[in-house]
Amino acid sequence: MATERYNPRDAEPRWQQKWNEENVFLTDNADPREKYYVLEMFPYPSGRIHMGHVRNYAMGDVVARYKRARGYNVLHPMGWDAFGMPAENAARDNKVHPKEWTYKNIASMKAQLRAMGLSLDWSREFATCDVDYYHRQQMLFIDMMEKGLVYRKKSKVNWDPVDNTVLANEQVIDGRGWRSGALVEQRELTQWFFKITEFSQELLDALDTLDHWPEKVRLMQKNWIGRSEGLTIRWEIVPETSPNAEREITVYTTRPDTLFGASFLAISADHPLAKEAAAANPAIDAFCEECRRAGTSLAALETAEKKGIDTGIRVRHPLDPSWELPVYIANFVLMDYGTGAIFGCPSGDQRDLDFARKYHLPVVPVVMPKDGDAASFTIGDVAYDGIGIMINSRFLDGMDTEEAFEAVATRLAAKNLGNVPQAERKVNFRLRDWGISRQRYWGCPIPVIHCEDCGVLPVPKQDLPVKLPDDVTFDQPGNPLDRHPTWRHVSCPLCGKDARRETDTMDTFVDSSWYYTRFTAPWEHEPTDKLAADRWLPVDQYIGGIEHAILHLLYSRFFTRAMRETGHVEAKEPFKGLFTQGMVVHETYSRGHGLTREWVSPADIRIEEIDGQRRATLLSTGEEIAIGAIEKMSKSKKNVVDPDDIIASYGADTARFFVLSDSPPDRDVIWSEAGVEGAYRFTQRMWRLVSEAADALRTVAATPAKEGEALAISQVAHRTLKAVQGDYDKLAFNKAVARIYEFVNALAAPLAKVAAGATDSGYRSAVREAVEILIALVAPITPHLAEECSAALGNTHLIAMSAWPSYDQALVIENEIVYPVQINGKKRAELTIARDADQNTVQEAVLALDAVGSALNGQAPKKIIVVPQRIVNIVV
RNA sequence: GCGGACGUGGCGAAACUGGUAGACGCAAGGGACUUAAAAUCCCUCACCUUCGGGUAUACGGGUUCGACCCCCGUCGUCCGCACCA
Repeated sequence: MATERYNPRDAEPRWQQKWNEENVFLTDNADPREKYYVLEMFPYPSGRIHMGHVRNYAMGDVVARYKRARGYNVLHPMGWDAFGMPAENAARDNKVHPKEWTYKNIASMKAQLRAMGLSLDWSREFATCDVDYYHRQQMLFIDMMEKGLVYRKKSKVNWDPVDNTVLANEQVIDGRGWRSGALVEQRELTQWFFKITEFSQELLDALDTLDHWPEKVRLMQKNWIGRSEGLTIRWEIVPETSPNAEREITVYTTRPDTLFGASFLAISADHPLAKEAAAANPAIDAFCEECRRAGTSLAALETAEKKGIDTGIRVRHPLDPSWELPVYIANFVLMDYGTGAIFGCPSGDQRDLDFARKYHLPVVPVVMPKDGDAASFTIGDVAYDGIGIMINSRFLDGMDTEEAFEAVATRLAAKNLGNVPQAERKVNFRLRDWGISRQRYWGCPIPVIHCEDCGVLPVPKQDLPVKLPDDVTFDQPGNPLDRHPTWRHVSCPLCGKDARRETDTMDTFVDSSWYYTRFTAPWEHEPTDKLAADRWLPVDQYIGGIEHAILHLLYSRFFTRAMRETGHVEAKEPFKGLFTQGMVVHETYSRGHGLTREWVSPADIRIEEIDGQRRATLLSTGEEIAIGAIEKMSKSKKNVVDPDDIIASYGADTARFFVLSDSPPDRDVIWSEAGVEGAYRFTQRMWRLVSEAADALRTVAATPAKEGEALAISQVAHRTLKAVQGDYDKLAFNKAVARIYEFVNALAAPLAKVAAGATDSGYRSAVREAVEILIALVAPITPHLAEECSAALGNTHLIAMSAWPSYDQALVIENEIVYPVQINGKKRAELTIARDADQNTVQEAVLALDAVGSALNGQAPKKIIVVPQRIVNIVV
């Protein structure tokens, strides 16, 4: 029977509508089956989805559909990370309100996502800019305030002079704002902070429990938290050198063992003592100013010269009061790590060494490698920062570094300086508290009120939400909320007097730190329905880009803990499984060179292969176009392929199938027109093979063959089923695709035979069963095609609601094994033998092979290794 | 600088726990069908070869009956952090 080509433009909307009508993807919290929560990182509503989204959501959808078929109660929601600066930029540039801009974008992106045929529960959809959502976020903020997890402090902040806002340390990349690219300045502002450092140790320790996370991400978080063990040591200031009667300087060190190698102390330009010294000495003041400027503007800190200035202050060595050392202000000492002061041991630290050479300070080697010679060991231009044996260190000499660490720690702890132990063991973290204040309009208002008499007060919960005013202007830089004529004026909830509303809004990372919890009960008046949250969390499989490996994931882990302390959830961790998918990349095309180089869109060119050379020409003029590197799709390089265009010309199934094929999902996938064509060919081929045989298959039941010619078909089907199932479990989509190709190739001839009418009903039953399995296997990836094929077979049930088939172990097992036969590790022959043949039988059979006989050439084998069901190796 | 990952045909890749290297797809070449084209179907496709076989998983060693896989060293690519005391 000749059938029409498969037309996704007709079939896909039809099946999407059917799924909607049947409410297939609505999730019931009360459903008693085992839960499975799969979530893809929700998108920012920029206006259009891109191929990265397609890949991300295709992966999540395969998991959701597969788990649903496996009988889980699946939660697969979608929403919008909708606050943020692009909306304000659009407002400024295009005179459109951020709200209008955002909701318009959401509408068009939602239509695009719907066209992909994703199995999402849209009834739980929300945007973080919905008043309903940020209302609950404000409730959470107040709860966290009560638990002491939120606080205000005056702090030096990274100020982005282009976006006019504060940036988190994490949002400063190479000294520039992550969005604007502007050089970041330092300013002192009173800011709101989340106390993420309260959980430093816990966030670090719990990484070990996240065994379904990529090792790489765990390591990145570990380094980011940055735990170190050391000592704080108090150094006595020689009184007559103290600028303002200060008595001591506290330094932090992880290498107290090198204490006898000390030749100076260095403090940060922002250290209180530095400020004292600067007040008394213009040269020092000038130096401190220079440090501050350089610290903010130099991207290439690596190459920055180590510089310092002698403060004139002198300190006594903790282990030898007669030994006085100079105190410098140095540009490489940071105020916000440790104590803002260090002791310099030039022989054991490269920076200290560079510094000492420059200012002619002593360099005394105190640690030498284990096999070194104490008499001849010297330090040249390279410091020795490894472990080893102590030298030139008085009572430490001969100890290893670890023993010396302990000896110094113990001795100084027992020694008092002004009734306080001179040193204390101290664990330090690199992690800083999370500054969340943003001087922007389009974010969640921080729900507090400043009263001159009563101080800083949370907005009473019954007065929530603090809604963003709609009548704002974007024609000037700065925060529109500050300029609003009335919004900031409120009365104090305690005393009733005139008070001022907080005009800062929250960092948008706050919005995305708990949205996965809100999805579990988005209708709830409280931030969570605790029963629902505890039922669904943690997210079983979270999928998104590696770019969120640190910030978003760490903040979410913090929020889970904060919400636990405030009684909103029980979960210990937000995401049980994490998968970081690769990007969609594409070749670049350009004409011209240097400054006149112009990028060309793939849609405007044609690619041919002539004599093995790929060449690109401009469609309109035939001009030759240079083929460039494969890069992440970006508008500036014009190597973008619009998902809409692909869905319009090939259908969603083809797009989904292609982004999941070829490359492993955690690696980049190269988008190519030829590749898409290949994926499209597959959908057509599957449809043609199935539909042509459909008439003949419709009349028989699906039954696997137990014997005869059709047995092989059933065996392939069940073996493929088992394998693909394993691939889906491991998110190995590319391997699943490869096996599906193989399966279709294997079914091509039987289906053709069936279509030609040359088969008996037992054979047809076996083929039908195999086709039903094929449909189930492709359904998570190409769900519309699966429904269409199933309907062609006369089935009336929806594949989207059908159970996963189970394989028959008897059909999976191979009864005969083909052993490769090696002689001295090289394959020389093959042996086909019954699966259950014992070792001796196999050995005898192998030795009886002609090829083995001639290879042995009369010699007796030294050894025969038989690995059951795998291989035979004869050692001669 | 510190930390990590990776390196397999023309290309994307596969290869279980150390057991036949290159499945599957793309590209290419040849053929069939067709007036022709598209579509489809079939065949070939790591390298060398005296057709016996030999050589191949970045390179050099090692362990092993057997190594893409484990160990040591070298080179290269990519990623994260980066003056963190």
